[in-house]
Amino acid sequence: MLDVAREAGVSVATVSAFINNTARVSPGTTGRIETAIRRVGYQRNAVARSLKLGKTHTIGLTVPHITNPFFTEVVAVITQAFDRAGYAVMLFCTDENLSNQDEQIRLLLDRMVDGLIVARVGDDEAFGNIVRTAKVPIVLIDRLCDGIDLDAVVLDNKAAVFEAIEYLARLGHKRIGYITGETDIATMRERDAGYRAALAARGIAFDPLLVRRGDFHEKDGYSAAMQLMTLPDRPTAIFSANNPMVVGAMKAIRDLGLRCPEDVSVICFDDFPFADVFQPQMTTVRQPVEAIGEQAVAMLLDRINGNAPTDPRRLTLRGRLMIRSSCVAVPAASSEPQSQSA
Amino acid sequence: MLDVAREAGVSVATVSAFINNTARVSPGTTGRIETAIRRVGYQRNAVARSLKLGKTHTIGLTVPHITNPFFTEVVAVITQAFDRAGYAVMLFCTDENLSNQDEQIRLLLDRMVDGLIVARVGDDEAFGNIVRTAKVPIVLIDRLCDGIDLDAVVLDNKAAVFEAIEYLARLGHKRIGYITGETDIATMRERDAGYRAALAARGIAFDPLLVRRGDFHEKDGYSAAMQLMTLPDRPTAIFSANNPMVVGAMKAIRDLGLRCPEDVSVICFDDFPFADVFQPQMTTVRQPVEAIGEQAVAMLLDRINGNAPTDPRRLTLRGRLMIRSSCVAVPAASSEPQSQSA
DNA sequence: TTGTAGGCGTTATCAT
DNA sequence: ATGATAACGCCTACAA
Repeated sequence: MLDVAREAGVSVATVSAFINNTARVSPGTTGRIETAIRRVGYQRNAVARSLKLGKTHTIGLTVPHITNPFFTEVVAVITQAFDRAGYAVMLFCTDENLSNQDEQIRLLLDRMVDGLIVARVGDDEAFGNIVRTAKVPIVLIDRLCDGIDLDAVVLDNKAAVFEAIEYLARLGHKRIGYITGETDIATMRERDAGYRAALAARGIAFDPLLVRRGDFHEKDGYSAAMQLMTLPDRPTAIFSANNPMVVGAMKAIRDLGLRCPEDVSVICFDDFPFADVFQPQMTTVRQPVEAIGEQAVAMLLDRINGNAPTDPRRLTLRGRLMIRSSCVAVPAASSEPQSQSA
Repeated sequence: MLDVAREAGVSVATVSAFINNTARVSPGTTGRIETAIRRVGYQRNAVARSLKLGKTHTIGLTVPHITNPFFTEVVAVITQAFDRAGYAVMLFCTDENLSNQDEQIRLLLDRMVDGLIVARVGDDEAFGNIVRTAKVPIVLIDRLCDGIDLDAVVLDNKAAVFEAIEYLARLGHKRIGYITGETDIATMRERDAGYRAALAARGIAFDPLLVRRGDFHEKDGYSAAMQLMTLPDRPTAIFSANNPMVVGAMKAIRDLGLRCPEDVSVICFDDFPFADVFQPQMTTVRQPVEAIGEQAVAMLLDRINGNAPTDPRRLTLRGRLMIRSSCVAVPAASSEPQSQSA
């Protein structure tokens, strides 16, 4: 910019005023500055600008796994929304790892991001401390944080799972396998509650043998389904609390020589682009990904611009059961224990 | 940091020296500084640091669509690799839009990223100009740039498509529909060449009616397949040059009351997590996404650290045909023109 | 309308 | 081993 000023024969202040048009500059100088900028090949330095202004126009985003289609879509929506708003987003994948997350958030804060959107993992207090000392707004998505009250947009997980299990029960299923994550994640506890509530509402006894907890990865779903489907009294339906795990579950079912939906009905949490393309067409619980992303961005932008109430806002959205062909009514016979029919 | 210095009763220079241990500081001061840091709640300011050092430890990444599973996985690999290397990554989706891309790259350059990885879109000269004036290293992935010689890691697209079409021809297919992108993208031109070469190698006449160009989105694949499958002499096989378009194609096939692979064999470019989970299990051309991501990161890091030869390096990786169940041999009858059998 | 100068938080040079 | 001080490139009073 100094070069530009010299080249144009004016002062840096004038150049700055022109660039940010923060003050009127005469047509003559305007022209000289414009050509000077071109000649010098001037490029603004956002870093110096940020240092001075205390604003980076950058936000940080951390998600557990970007390859999980739910997060893929949310990330897509969020990056695009921020792009439109003139913000850049720094993306990190925590990989469900607590220390990764803490370190990444620290990094983001060091870089003076103007705000943070985090789909947090685990339940440690380090996160709480970070949040408390952070001077920038944070909005949580997908997973709440027990101790701390922050802006958040989440799903009514209990209701969503309730509806799915209810649907299965209506189809006559009484032994419903449930593949889920560890209970240190609030979202999972809510889904668990939905499962149990639906069972209770239908008068089906809760059988701890039917719930398997994994770490959200495909392999966890695989081994969970393996165990479930080799139980003496195996389930006639399986619900998976996330998408990667259902991939594993489907593979296990296939490897066991079983078929879906003939031998076992399957529902999973989170819709995905291929769900209605292949056979079976997977029945899923669809989260309103666009709304989640858009609302989270809007909330954060409101905070950044000081347009938000001081109290944290929590938005709870509803999921939607996308009924397709991966679930069928259980035949009268197979609703009986397998051991009897063998 | 000034606060820390005051609190510890030392100078900022000493604090800085301690933090970056760029000089020996006595045990006594060390202790005082440490407690001061804690008491003050000091957090380093990476922006000021970047301004001074001329390095942001941040890189920019732009891809056409993050929801395309190929890019999802590449982005995942790249963000993780950079994370391990201590870099943050700013992610942008160009949405196949030239002006988006140019603007985003400009933004990234303003922010003084240390390097850029771009899966570029289109073929405009604005990009060339940006590249020429950029003072930071750039590595291209997936799509080359005609005019300019840059570090790049790409696929041998021609060979990959050749192998796929060859496979179809071996199965007896003579009318092979080809759904692809516009020819302004080098990658697509290479894939086209592979298609034509395979046809030629098998003595199959090229029929322009069988190639449909879209804009990479699902809807383009849908209408392309719709047109293809309602041709008087419709194809017995379809190859889709990307993944979102094959989703559309499969939906069109379904909506036409046709089945895959019984009525039409299908192959698509880019593997995806669900490919071998549902029916039909999709035969795909798998790109080595991990290698692409890792190598691109390594190349960029090499440049950043000055460990690279001055000549641009180009890495060309091989694709792999993942043969599953979406393609079958064409029955003798249906290899004849449909009009005759009707 | 335009110029001067101070400071944003760091790091680096040179003294001490 | 530690301190004073000058940049890094920009913005903004304030002055002219």
